[in-house]
Amino acid sequence: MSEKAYQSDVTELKKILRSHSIQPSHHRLQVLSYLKNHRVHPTADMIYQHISAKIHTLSKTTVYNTLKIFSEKGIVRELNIDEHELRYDINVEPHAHFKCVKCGKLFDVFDKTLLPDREMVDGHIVSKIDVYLQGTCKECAGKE
Amino acid sequence: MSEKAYQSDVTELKKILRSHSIQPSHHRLQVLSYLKNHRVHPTADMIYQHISAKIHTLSKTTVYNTLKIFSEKGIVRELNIDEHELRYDINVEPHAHFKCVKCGKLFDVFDKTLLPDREMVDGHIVSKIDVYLQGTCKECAGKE
DNA sequence: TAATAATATTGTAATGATTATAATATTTAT
DNA sequence: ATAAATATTATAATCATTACAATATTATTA
Repeated sequence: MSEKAYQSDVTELKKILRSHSIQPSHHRLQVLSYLKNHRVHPTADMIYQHISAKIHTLSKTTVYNTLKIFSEKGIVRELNIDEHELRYDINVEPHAHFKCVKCGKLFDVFDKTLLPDREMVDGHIVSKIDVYLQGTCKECAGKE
Repeated sequence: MSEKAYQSDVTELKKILRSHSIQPSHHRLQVLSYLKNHRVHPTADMIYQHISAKIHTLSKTTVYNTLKIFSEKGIVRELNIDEHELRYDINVEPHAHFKCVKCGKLFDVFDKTLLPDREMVDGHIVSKIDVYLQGTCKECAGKE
């Protein structure tokens, strides 16, 4: 995403943050912009690496703080599909995820038949559902 | 589980390990026995704490090694439902899991309508499906 | 059985992601 | 403009897991 494109979005991004009761600081806008424009379900470190190339004083703690706030306020969803890394998804609409064990890419899966729509199971109150699929992605399967 | 009960099961436990091409060492039998008799989806540390009370020379690395082998050979399933802890389930039959955000307990959920039975999504080959539910368990909800 | 090879276990140190903390900088409200 | 609130930083701590090399145990073979 070009700097120009980012600039043109700033007003919109600020609106998003404000509507979630988050003060739109420069860093938070950068993180939000990155998430909006790189739909790869990045890790905190990926976000940090990308933004700190532009903002050399950026602290990784700020990225973590920002992502924690985003998560608490419902702007992002944490994806715990892999033991070794926490990933962030800017799309908080219910959907499943597929991780390729070969290339490591994480895909959105919008097929609704995968997602149970339940408020109750075995008498327990359900507030969150994660459906994580793993296997070999289309592309990697084609290479074999 | 009493020591007697454990003793009486040893032959059976050995059979399980051998049938999965795992040498039935004393430590491995202990870990397997613990998993069989404590269906709480324990962490590696919980297993270590319990067994090391009896076997004072036990190394935590051994517990990790053992769980890795069990996992590779398909005796246990790793549960990644919570960012901060990896849990182990001795029941490898397909089923969902529910974690209570209040008490932290992890429940098996055998309701089959929760589990999609798919070999393919969006052209990707599916080899593993995890369905993780979170919310307030029956018991904790009752207390409120 | 004794010698040898293979495997299992141990203890310690390393890794690496995340969090805690306290100081500083910035922003907002008065 | 000043004070209060909030955001950011740098550093250190945490903690689960893994790497590694040495030792112990078990299985195999002569």
